[in-house]
Amino acid sequence: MPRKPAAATAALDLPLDRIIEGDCIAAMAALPEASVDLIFADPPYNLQLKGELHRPDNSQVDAVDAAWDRFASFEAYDAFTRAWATEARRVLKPDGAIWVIGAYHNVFRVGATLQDLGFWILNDVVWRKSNPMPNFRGKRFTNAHETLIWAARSDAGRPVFNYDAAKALNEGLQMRSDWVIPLCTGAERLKGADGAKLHPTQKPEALLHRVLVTTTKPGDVVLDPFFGAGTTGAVAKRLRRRWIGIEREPAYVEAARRRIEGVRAVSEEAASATPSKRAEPRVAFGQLVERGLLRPGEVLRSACGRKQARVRADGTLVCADATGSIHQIGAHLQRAPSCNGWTYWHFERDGAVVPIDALRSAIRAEMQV
Amino acid sequence: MPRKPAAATAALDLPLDRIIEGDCIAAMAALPEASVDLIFADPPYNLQLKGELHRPDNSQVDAVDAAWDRFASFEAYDAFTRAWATEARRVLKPDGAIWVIGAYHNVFRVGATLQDLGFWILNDVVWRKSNPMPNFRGKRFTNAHETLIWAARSDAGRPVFNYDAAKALNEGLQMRSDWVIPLCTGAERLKGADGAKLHPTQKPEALLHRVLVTTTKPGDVVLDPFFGAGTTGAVAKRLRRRWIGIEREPAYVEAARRRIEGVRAVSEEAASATPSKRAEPRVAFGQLVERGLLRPGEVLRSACGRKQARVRADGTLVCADATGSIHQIGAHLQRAPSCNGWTYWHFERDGAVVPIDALRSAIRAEMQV
DNA sequence: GTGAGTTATGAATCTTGAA
DNA sequence: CTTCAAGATTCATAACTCA
Repeated sequence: MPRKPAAATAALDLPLDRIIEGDCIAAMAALPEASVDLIFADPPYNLQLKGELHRPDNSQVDAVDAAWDRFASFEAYDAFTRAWATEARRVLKPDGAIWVIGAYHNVFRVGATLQDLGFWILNDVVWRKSNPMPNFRGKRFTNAHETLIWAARSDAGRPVFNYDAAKALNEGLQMRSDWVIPLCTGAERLKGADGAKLHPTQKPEALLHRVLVTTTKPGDVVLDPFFGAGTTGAVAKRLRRRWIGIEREPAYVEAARRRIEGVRAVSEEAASATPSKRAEPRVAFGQLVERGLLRPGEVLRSACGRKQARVRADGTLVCADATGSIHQIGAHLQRAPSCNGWTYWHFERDGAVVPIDALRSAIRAEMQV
Repeated sequence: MPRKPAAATAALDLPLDRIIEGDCIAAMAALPEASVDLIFADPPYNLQLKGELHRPDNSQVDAVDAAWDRFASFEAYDAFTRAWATEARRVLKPDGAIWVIGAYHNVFRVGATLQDLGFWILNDVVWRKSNPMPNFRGKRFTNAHETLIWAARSDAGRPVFNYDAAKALNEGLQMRSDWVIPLCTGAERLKGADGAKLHPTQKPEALLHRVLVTTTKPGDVVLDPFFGAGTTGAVAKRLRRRWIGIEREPAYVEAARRRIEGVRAVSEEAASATPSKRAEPRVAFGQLVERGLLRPGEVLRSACGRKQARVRADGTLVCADATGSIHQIGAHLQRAPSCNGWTYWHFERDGAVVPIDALRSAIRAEMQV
């Protein structure tokens, strides 16, 4: 891993767990390259609203009309996107990744720009709002979702994905690309002195929770170049990730700072993701033989019992016409391109047929102690 | 409606309810401009698959590897998209609309191109697959959705949207932008002579059903430039829409033709949309007075009873400080920008409080006879 | 305190026809 | 073209009022 030292040095210069007040492009340009693990970006959507909208009860909809959401043209918006995404890519570590959230107004342009810059899209994830605002005039479908793009810095990168944690969050089923999460309302929604919402587009913490639990590790550096009300920082602190926020509006900076001060981090144990199987210590099949858990010469069988091979002292298997690893021989006998030998092969003890993976688990349990 | 005659003339030249075998760009170029009501496009996704993928049981995933899905670069894909979408826009009527379906590999580029060409996005709709293929490698979230873009030919267009039909399809609630529909499997999936699926990306009829019921009227012309297995034609025929398919592969053309021959159209009544309130004949408030359903001088009240006004012989209302239509006086008394007087005002008969809209309904019922 | 009823509100590209 | 006016249109949730 030739990158470790560089990253470690860079980390010294990082303004961790702080909000940088200023323009995100300039602020990112001042950060060292290859220093950040994950970026979460919630850029302006460029909504292009015309006129006012009233509900059927004649109350007025409080729309997004901030200056920061207005762009002169698609070209201007694209140029802005290219500029910030280029800097974002520069500060990402090689195995880093980015999340960008958007709606149909902007997300297609953002996605295409990310691809053009060399980002490699891993998933688009749909945030399905359980309580969206209806379409009051009945002219379209209720706009009930927003889209997140999850992309690696490049197609060569290997970004963090806590598969088992994601599965656990989804009650034991693989997590899908559509997430049902309510809007940010009630006590979670930051209010100004006048009691009105402080920020027009504050994101729910549940969304960031899912992003950070599934695609970062504790201690990872998470950068949010459009920090706004600071949801990314609040959730990162709670989950024991390091964070950097960039925000232009002093009012948002101040509110986010106070908000994050009030957040307490969970315990280290709670912050650690469900351990991934891949991250568990490797065990060589030969260790089972070395430790006497399997005898050289012992016969292993497939689950159905139709295929068999014999264990050799060096931890290889031998069958009628080949010799090799548990994986190779399993694949060979099935005429399959590959095979997980740990789950394919079984042995017999006291009349019961047991997968050899049970022995690997036993060794790992010992290693934990 | 100055466009009617032109469209009617053009329709004479249209190859309706037929499949054109050939390249979609050339074929669309041969169609008259402003002649089509709706386009449904399922272009190649440019999947960029590398190598083979196997399930945990070692069976091979039958991936999309057709030549028509391969492009040399994003630039080549964009040029292709621009070419077909430009022709598509030309053949659309001014109030026409387009649906395009895609996945994260291509949909961002397609959406941005549509916007660049002047299409006006109305919604992005998420097709949530109830039975997606899992992610076998456990490296990403299960890719459980595809995205459809619904766009008007321009921001000045007024595309068909059968709001009430959509609401009815969704059990009386506004239809949202996320649709749960299963993959096309089982008997619906066309099979080749070898029993294998005929087309790698055949779309479910339920998807087209929803698209056509909500955004076309019976008799509308629906064009599908990437006809494939002909789902658009099959559903259009069933729902009594006219259709045009364009497809390059002779095998698909032949299969789609046979498939559509076997489809029977539903009855005219079944094909008609839930009637919209906007489409009902206009009734002037004055007619209620003329017919003696309300007496000049009679008092009307708001539902809560707090506001009131008096009916005049000419069909206007008068309150303490203003005179005007039922809508104007309702808005005035509420200090609201507008008001639907038909539902706001109530009168009393035999002790019951009745909205004046009940009288309008009675008149409309008479007009039917 | 409790429950029923009322009001407020959320990233919104949100009308149509006649004159 | 523009202007004017008719009139069609909302779901989930939280907070508040009041009996």
